[in-house]
This record gives sequence, C-alpha cells and structure tokens, in this order.
Amino acid sequence: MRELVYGVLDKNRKALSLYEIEQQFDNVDRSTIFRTLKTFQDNLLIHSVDDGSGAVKYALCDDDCTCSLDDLHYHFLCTKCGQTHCLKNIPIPAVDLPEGFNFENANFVIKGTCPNCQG
Amino acid sequence: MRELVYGVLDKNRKALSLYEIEQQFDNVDRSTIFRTLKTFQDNLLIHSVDDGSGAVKYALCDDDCTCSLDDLHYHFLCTKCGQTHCLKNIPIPAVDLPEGFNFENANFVIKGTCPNCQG
DNA sequence: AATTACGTGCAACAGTATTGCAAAGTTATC
DNA sequence: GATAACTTTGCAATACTGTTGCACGTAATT
Ligand SMILES: [Mn+2]
Ligand SMILES: [Mn+2]
Ligand SMILES: [Zn+2]
Ligand SMILES: [Zn+2]
Repeated sequence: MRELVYGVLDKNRKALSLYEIEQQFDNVDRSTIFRTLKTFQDNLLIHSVDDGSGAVKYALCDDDCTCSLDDLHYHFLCTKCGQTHCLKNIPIPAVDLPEGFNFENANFVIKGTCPNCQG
Repeated sequence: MRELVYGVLDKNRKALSLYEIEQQFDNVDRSTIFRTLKTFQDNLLIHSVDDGSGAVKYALCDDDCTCSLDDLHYHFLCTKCGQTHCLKNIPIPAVDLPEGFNFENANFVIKGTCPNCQG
C-alpha cells in the first residue's frame, strides 16, 4: 500500500486530497490511505496543505526536505480545476511581524487560474 | 441579531469562529448566526479566514474595505491560545508567479505565539 | 508451534458547515 | 385594525472530512 500511495503522489506531482488518492484505487479503504499518509508525514516524505478547499492535500517533499522553515513554499489553488500545486521555486519573503508576535510556521495559499485553465 | 453579532465582532477585534460567536450568546441557534455572518459577508462587512484550525473565522472589515486584492492582509494564528489576528498593517509582497499562473486571491496565514502568550 | 507485531477493512464517531421546513415575528397594504 | 406578504429564527436533518476502536489476517520472531 505504501508503495502504491507513494506512486500516486509521485505520478501526479501535485497536492492531492485523501479522497482524490482514494479514487485512484478500486478497493482500498479511506482509513488505510489516511494512515499511510500519516506515516509518510511522520517520516517527512510528504507535507500537507490546507488550501481552503475543504480537504487537506498531500504532496511529496523534495529529497532534502525536512519540513522545517527552510522548506516553506507557496501553494497555488486553481479556482477552476481545483488542482493544487507546490510553488517550490519562489522564495517566501520574510514577514516583519509586529512586536510580540513570534513566527513559527506559515501557510501561504495563492488562488487563481493555473496554466491548464487559461482561457 | 445582526446588531448583536456585529457587536461581538466589534468588541473582540479579532477573527472569531462560528462556535466562538455562538458561545457569547445564551440561546441563539448556530444556523441563525451562520446566516447572519453570510449576510455580513455578502455585504462586505466582514471577511472570513480559514486559518487551518478547523473552523473558519470571521472578522470585521475596515470601513473602506471592498474585500478585494487591495484589502489582502496576513492572518496570525497563535498556536498556544488559538486566537487569530488580522495583521492589517503589514504589506503583502507581490508574488512573482511562474508563467501561466494567474493571481486572483490569497490566504496567508502565519502561525506562532501571540503577544499574550509569550513565555 | 506459539507469540508478537503489523497492516487492513469495517463501522462508528466527531466536528464543522449547510439546508429544508415550519413557526414566529415584522412590515406593508388595504 | 385586519390581512397578506415578507423576513427572521429555531430545529432537525444532512453532507463532508477527518479520525479511531476493534477484529481479523498475515508476516516476522522466538
Ligand atoms: Mn507543497
Ligand atoms: Mn482579517
Ligand atoms: Zn486549473
Ligand atoms: Zn496566543
């Protein structure tokens, strides 16, 4: 199962929801995939994004990813096709927080239309 | 009801979830508040944030807000107290998207500890 | 072989968001 | 003031995602 789920993420090269992954199999239970994803996440193979679409999505990390601040990147949710892409090549600017606020983590989601969905 | 819900948002000056708003009343149904918030949102009185906490939160807009790109701002979720603040005074940097991606909207959530929760 | 550990499916449950419907309340019209 | 039209509210039901308990089968370990 782990190899199969990993394969799905590897093949798609974008962030997929639990449901979307489930769709790619015929007879695998949600909970099995859920637990597989959890294992992946515990071992820093994948990261998850809450893009506001209602379902958390999962995507492969880069080889050298430690899922720490250094690996922060934007995510892009297409409002037409609903696909979510990792924008790993765009630098995340430092945010100048007001006094007293302490930066730990961030979730930056950009919405718009993706290359596949341009009129 | 509208005046009361507006009052709660006005008094708290931070983003509140439906449940948190519900808590501030004795005998008001969730759905009533839900529909009130929807009305507010349709009329650009409030905006909503999905900060990844599991519940969408709502906060008052500024007087001149049109909930468009110009009114985009960061939101800060405190990982200790769970409170969500609008950081309206920090500029959102322009993002240099790859070819073919079209910026429409964004949701930038920063997580960390808020001034109330510093050790 | 017996024991242990692990993976899987099923079913149940939790939390949030959302809607249909009828009752209650309000406003407009005569 | 009575009636009708419209709006707001509460209740209950539902949808959807995420999560967990438990039983069972399979593989590894002794
Ligand atoms: Mn990503
Ligand atoms: Mn805000
Ligand atoms: Zn698209
Ligand atoms: Zn705090």
